[in-house]
Amino acid sequence: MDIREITNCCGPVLAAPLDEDAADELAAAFKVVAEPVRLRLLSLIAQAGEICSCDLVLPIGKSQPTISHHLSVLTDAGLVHREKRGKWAWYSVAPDRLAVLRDALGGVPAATG
Amino acid sequence: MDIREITNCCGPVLAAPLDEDAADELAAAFKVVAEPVRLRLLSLIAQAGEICSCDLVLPIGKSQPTISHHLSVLTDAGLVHREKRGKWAWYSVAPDRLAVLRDALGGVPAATG
DNA sequence: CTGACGCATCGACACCTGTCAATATGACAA
DNA sequence: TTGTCATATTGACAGGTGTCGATGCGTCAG
Repeated sequence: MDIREITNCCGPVLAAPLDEDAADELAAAFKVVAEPVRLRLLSLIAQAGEICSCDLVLPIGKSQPTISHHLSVLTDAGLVHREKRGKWAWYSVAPDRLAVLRDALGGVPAATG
Repeated sequence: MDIREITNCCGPVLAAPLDEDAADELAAAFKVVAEPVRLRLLSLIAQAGEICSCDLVLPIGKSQPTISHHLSVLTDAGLVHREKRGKWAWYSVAPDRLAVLRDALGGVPAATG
């Protein structure tokens, strides 16, 4: 395999020098999805389209503060949207942010439209 | 945004139920790239095509054991190949493994040639 | 206002991991 | 064999983080 094949098909990680600051930023983004509970939360939210926080505690099998913590991490990272309605908090996915991580790994831009 | 748009374009994380074991496995894979030094190593190796370990210590700015440790993590994860030639260890990238992570985030399969 | 409920935050703990100095391992040179 | 060099491994430490019980904050019902 020639290096040219890589630089042709791939994103920032394999094509650009990736200075220290960029590496820190990208690594922080990956840390968010490098956690099994957060991955399962993402999966549950995506499947439901929109789901109440109260319906996430039982399927995951962790305490309510733990779920709340992970949902905050996902929200701060921009991977999910939070909308409070009365007493309940409704969550939905933000696919655009996942695309950023995917592209960093060398993906061709997905046709999300 | 409708859920059908997501399941049409996206991979395991957003489309499948993602049970506990699968989440653990996927999270472990993401942890490997969720580290700035390893991302920079990947970048340096990819740009060089093939590079000696001795040429990685100085650009990263960490100690030799630290670089060796991260290279082992990358190698164990299958993201880079290690080939010993005499006293030196030469590293090259394994793009296929990056594609696995990318697809998990919902990418369309990249045309890798 | 008062109580109940959903959710977020706090404090504390255990575990994991990135880091380096010291050392071991393996290969080449003389 | 002996010495030197490149790399891997070990041991130890510090910082980060996932986890939960307890508590605080808003919201709704009565």
